[in-house]
Amino acid sequence: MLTQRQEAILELVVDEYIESAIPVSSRLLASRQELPLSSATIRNELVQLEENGYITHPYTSAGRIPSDLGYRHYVESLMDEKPLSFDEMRTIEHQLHQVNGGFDQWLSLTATILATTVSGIAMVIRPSVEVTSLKHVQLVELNGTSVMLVVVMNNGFIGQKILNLSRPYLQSELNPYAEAINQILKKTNTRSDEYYETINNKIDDTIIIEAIFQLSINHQGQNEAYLDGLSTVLNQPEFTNVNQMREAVENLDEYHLRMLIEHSPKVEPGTTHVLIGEEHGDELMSEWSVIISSFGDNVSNGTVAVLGPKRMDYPRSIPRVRYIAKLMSALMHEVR
Amino acid sequence: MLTQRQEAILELVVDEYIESAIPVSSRLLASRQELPLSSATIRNELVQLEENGYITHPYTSAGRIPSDLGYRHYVESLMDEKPLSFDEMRTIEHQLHQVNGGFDQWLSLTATILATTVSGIAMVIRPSVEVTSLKHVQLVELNGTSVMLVVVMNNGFIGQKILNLSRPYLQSELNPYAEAINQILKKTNTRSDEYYETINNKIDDTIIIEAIFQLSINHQGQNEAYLDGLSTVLNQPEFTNVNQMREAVENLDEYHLRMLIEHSPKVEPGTTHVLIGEEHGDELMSEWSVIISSFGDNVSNGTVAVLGPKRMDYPRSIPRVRYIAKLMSALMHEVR
DNA sequence: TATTGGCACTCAATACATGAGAGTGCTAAT
DNA sequence: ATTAGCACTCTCATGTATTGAGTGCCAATA
Repeated sequence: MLTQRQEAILELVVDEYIESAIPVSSRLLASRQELPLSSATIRNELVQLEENGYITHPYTSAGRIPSDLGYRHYVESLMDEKPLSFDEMRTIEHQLHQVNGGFDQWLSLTATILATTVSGIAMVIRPSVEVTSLKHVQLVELNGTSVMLVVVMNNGFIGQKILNLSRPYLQSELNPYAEAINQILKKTNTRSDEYYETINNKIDDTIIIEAIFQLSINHQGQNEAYLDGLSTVLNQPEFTNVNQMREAVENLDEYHLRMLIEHSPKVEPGTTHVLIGEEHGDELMSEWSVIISSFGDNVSNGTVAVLGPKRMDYPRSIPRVRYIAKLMSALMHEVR
Repeated sequence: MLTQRQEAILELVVDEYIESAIPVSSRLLASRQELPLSSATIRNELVQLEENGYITHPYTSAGRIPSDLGYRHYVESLMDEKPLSFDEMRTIEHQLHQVNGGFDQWLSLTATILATTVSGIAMVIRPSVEVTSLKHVQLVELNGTSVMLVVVMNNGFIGQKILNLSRPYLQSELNPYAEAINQILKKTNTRSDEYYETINNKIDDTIIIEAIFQLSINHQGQNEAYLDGLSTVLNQPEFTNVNQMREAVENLDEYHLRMLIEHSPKVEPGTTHVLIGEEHGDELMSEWSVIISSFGDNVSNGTVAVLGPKRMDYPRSIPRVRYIAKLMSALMHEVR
């Protein structure tokens, strides 16, 4: 529906607005070599683009800014992605290999790296699996009736709980219990609720069974999220008045972002989605865009996402989110 | 040095300013029944207080605001603490008992509760122990050469690491290893580095030993921090211009606050300290106050802290921080 | 017919002026 | 020692004028 020239103009408008955050004027566009046209001609085209809904006007005598539709068209067909340089890739990979703490620390680092490379808010959600199952159980005597229960799930999650048993146990008494449970786990590779009964009649202190059950069920929803980049993003020129800023800080908490991401359409591992402005359905966040990707495999996958103002640098951000998600998948695979 | 009347006036000034955030005028003070004096008399006293450094003047014709010294005197000798009602105590205790996840989830909840009850930024730092020692070790076969190592420390910390061993092991091969290590741990209640050698000649795959060593050393510094209340505090009237707000958001990240708290003078368990404005030495935070307390026992203690503008409600906040710290100590003791 | 120069018009943003009001500081009276 | 009274100071809010960037449209042009 758009002529080639209109597309070129739209691309320039978005490019320019992403960079400067200032509504772009016909004069500015005319001054760029890409368009050997006068500002008057460009103005006429801008009117067309506006009639088609790709751009808008804050007020009569202001420049143009892209609409949601404009951004979408830009992301889908117009923009030139800015791929990562080899240096950049190497740096990221190097940083990710640097972690010597656990998995969670690694995810947290990833959020930080992502936030800095795209200058946006980065969120990493711990992989969850559809069907979790217990892998291993351990009981550690602390002192007399206090016993620590450690539960290892097949996705690497570790749960712990301190139990107060009905009577004091020795470590040597506890070992057979754990052993018995582990034997069962080895044989039946069933879902967590199914072996409940099986185990039940092997152990007298029912509190243990209940705790195991509770922990293994409980953590299913508990996919920790890691967040970084809030203060960076607040330096963006959109936040020049207090209310915008306050609103942003209020909405950009973990809980809210998690809702936003979890209510987005499912992202298959290996793909990257972009949700612009109102597309994600959360009214409060209608001035924000999200780039979502996922990592891991079919069994256990987590989410990486970047949030920024609608005016975010899509050509830079999209390939970077994609790259990091891919890298994480690879690193996770390596470990398994 | 201050007359009784001056103290009374100072108290009123601070009270009033804490509540309203508006520089308090002599007229306002005169209108309160507590002082049966005219505004002129009060003005004279205010001049005295100002000469002694307890209050200041933003500009000629504005009311008075407390100086750091003024706040300190207020906190130490003037204010009337507002103790918690029984209802309030019960509610908090109830909420804290509600957790069914692990220790960390509990700490995180505590931060949230604290943040809401004092309307400030709350930070909870996980207990660390001076002398950590290994309590229990477990090896779980994942698939062939991949083995998960789980390490339980005497402070309840759990470390995990996935190892790639030199050859495939069966679970039944791994159990004796873990058992051997645990035997040693039971006998020698030594520090983590000392049993390194002892274990070393019992196991051939040195990668396991090294990982155990690394994990047990490594986590010592890792006392996770939990944070909440940022957006609440930004609703305070001090943040009316963008720069103050931006600055606040930038400085109030986990890293920064942790530094602030860790560089503060040691807080003994059971005591509560207040650091006002420049007292804590961090220039960037010179407009902020901190209330710090610690919980746990001599062996393993964590930190609870509340941050707020210097104008924070000390009479409310101090007893609440104190109460929560005490409650946490009790709950931790209960569990041990 | 597509493009362009030119010009009137619009509107935000900036700067400036003004007045009101809140509060102090000081002095003289009580 | 306290207070009433008044001049003085400085902020804040409001209003007004000016500027200038940018559009929209029309007539001229290639």
